[in-house]
Amino acid sequence: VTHKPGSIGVNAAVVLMSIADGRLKILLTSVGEGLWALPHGEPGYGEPLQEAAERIIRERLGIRAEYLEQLYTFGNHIPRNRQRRITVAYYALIPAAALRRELDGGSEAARWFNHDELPKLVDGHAEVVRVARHRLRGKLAYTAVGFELLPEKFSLAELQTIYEVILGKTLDKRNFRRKIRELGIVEELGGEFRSGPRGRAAQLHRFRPEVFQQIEEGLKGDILAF
Amino acid sequence: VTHKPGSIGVNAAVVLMSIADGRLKILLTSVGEGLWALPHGEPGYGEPLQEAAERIIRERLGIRAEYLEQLYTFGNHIPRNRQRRITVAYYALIPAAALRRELDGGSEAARWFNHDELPKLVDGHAEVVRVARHRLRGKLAYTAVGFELLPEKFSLAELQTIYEVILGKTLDKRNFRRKIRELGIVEELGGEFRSGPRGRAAQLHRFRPEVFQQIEEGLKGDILAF
DNA sequence: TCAAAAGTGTTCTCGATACACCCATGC
DNA sequence: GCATGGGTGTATCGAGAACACTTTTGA
Repeated sequence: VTHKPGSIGVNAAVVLMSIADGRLKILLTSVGEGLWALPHGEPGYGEPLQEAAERIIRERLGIRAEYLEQLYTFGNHIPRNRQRRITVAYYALIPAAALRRELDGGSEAARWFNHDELPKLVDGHAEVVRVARHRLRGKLAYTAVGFELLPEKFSLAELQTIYEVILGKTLDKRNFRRKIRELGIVEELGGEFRSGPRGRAAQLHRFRPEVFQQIEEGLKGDILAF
Repeated sequence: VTHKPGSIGVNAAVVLMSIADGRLKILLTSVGEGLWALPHGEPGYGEPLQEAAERIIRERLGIRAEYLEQLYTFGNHIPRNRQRRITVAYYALIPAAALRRELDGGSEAARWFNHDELPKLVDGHAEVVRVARHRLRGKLAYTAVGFELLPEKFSLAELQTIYEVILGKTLDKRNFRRKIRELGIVEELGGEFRSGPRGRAAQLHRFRPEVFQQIEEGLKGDILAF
């Protein structure tokens, strides 16, 4: 059998995720009629896929995502108009601070939704979100993705919230802190504190990528499993 | 800025992996001049990507791969001829038994290579193989991929070899067997043994997908970590 | 009878879990 | 002074790692 080669329309879509107010948030753009979609677009001529994803993020948020990774390529559905098209999906993690700024919507409106309160999405995008969420949870135990959702300086309580939201369960404060401390992947910023509206001021910390790398290279598997 | 949408050439490539003689094997096709490539091809018009991958496997081996999964989409290199092209890579696991048969080479020659003795590969394919190997190792601990490399009936020693080859280290026989036994994901085939050329005959076993699924649904993480 | 592979339990150590109170701060 | 969130230590349990000999089989 021979097969007609034929070119195919390629589309890049990005699942932008953040955690704020103890909830997992996902950015969607309105496509009218109460229907929403993941930020997406066509790669320009000669533009590498990953750069197209970066551009889509920049166009929406005006910032660069620190963490951007390919998720999956969806190519098994044939849309109504009979044209072939595949979607290469990426996911990116955005610190909550960046989410406070004004959204640079361009012509279309964009909004952050709680991941468990998503509106109706265009065909296939709900699946993409599901896969992204699953991947995020999976990566939490053996990579440092959790830190990508935090600003450079953070409290241990904030870090713990990240883990709790992604894992969907509460963790014991003392056990959590002991493990983080013993791993040594976090460093106290001597004298730097953040005081919220209430309660005692929190010691600020910094992530230590060097230490994390060392541990990771020991191929220990799921350090950071809770 | 506006970007010209433009269609893109899409290519499917498959990393076919197997374990035999205590070595990890990878199938390559000759493209002449001492240069080799992963089995690959264009999806036909309207053919879903995964089906294209299945077809490529069928054309090479004359069999259907039990385990086939998407690996990654490579779209960041622009080949010499300046034409845009992306490669959607899949990986598949093949039991050693299937590898004993004659290879159905078609017009091009195909050969199984030891993964640590690969010949020169066409641009980008070495990277694909690296990613596939990494993914296989990662999946070993929290899925049942190991069993995809075995025939339906197997000895515990054979199963252990699969784990040792993928992990690249030797395991303690007693610890390995205890863990497998306690998980209950394997069943003795009463009275069925396989006797090799030397030594005591081995009790044959069968994988129990039902039990594995139950354990997996408990979201325990890395059951099967060694 | 010998070489080769299959099979079998116990001990120790370390990491995961469970659990409750005092401290600093803003109002 | 009180409500709110930050910070701390110990005891128990279970899973992982280390470790050596007996049994069966074919030649």
